[in-house]
Amino acid sequence: MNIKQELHKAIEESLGIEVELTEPKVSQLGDYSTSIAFTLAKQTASPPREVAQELVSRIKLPFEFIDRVEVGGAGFINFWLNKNFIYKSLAKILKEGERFGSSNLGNSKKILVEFVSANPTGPLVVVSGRAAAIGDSLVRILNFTGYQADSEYYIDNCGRQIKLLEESIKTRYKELDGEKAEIPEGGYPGEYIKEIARELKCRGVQLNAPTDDIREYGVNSIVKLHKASLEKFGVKFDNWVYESDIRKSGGPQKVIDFISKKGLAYKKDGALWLRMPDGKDKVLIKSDGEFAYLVPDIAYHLDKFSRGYDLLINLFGPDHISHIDELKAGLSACDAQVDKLKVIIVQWVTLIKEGKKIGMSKRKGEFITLDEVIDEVGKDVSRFFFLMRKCESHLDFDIELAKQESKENPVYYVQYASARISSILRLAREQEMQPRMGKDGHDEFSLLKTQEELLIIRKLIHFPEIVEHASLEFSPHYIPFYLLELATLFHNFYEKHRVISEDMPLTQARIELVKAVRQIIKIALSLMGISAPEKM
RNA sequence: GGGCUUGUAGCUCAAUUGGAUAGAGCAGCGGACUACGAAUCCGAAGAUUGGGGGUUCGAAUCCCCCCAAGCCUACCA
Repeated sequence: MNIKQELHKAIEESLGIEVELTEPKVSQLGDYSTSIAFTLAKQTASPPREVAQELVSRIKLPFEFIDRVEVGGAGFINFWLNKNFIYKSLAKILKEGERFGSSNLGNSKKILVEFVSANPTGPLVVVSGRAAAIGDSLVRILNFTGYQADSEYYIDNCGRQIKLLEESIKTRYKELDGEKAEIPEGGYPGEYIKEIARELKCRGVQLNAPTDDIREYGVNSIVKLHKASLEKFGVKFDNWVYESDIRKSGGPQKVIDFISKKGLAYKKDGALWLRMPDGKDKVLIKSDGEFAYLVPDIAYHLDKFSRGYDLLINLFGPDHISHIDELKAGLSACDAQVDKLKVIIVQWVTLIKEGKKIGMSKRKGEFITLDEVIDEVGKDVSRFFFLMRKCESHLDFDIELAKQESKENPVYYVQYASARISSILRLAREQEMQPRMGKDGHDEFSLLKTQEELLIIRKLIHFPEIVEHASLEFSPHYIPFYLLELATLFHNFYEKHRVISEDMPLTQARIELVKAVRQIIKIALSLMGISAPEKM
């Protein structure tokens, strides 16, 4: 249990009502705050400030960590952490090391996060990078907060776009043989297809080879590209699932049987339809006898559930928004627990080059790949950039600006703080100023009494709550914002005070303080999949 | 036409889910390196939260009506 939770419990126990606890925006207003008095004031029709005063007199505080309670503003109740407790916390933070901020919030619940899942028809583009950064960070955060989270990538290697891929490859192959050929309508003209055709030819695969051979080779080549890009981006997937395997398992047919038996499907125009709650019925089996995309997808999600996950999280692009309802309707027709499927929409990335928005069409061969972004702006910068935005906001990515700003980039601001601390610690080692703290250490920490130092420690104490919040909301973006605030406090402190000075006890206390800062920067960055360099 | 999402400082984005004076970073302006890294710091400026109404102690956040952008609206996946 973290401090916020303990305080929360103490307040609720002494008042016997539910209260919400928040962290005020300004640190002058205390460490925690509640607006419960307003709600009660309304019920009893009395002035909020009076209600707040009355509540304050009734709250039995855990005095080991709360120092001061005051009524502020129109009726807010503000709590301040006890100084002695602040020092004790610093010792605790140092002691917990890399585990600080982790928790058992998830209670070992199993979560599967599926993301990217790009069609194997071309290289990963920028949007996939955004999804990859968010999904990967989410998995890290969930695992850090006591869930058992796995990442999964679904490879859609069946269907029309794979036929088009095959035909596109064949076209390029024919060109190699000096024949004239044209990329089919809706096919893929990109350079990478030529490469695949060349490899096939080198391997002696003939054009009249079994169609599956060419398809499989094409898909595998592109999946290999995806894996390489993701690895370069620091993203690792636990599972790679192929649609063809889902089909082979017979899942889709079972879905059809089940839905038909329940009477939720009907035949019309030679096709089999699923009844939708809104009347906009969807095709399950096309009139040519093939499954529509929806069916194997339902089977795939049933497969996920069958693997024992308590929650499925899907990161979808906005082009899949309408698919959510179909999928959920299909799953509930199969008696699956739809409420255990959470879909997060990761909005588009609009690329801007030379002040103009550019399209992201794979068909026109006009797109910027994830690899290009990583090469041009770097892995850490682009990850930080993607993670700073909440998923549902449309993101403008100006590639020139990203390059230009890279020296002044927020990620460097944070990494610089960590490098600066490493540098200080290096110097301290050279001067042999190793800290010799007492058992608990907090006696010496009481030397840290400037405003800057206290603000830092208070910020550190809040870290577990930030992580928890990010975890509960499935929103990694709280982490980079916290980091920026922490780095600001550190740089601020650094400009005003010296860590290494003539005053040995103070020096030692401050060394421990900056160590704690570096440690938390490192943890937070690792939750984002970003490095914390000792030198830059 | 209908549905989903978005609209916050010149630009790119936050705002602990209905709370206090709406916060950062870039860009621009004015300052600070003769002690631990100036990739830094300090200061000033920049907002009618797209517009209008409503709900209430209290709204960027909830409801209604407009305006604008993106996506969906397939027997494609």
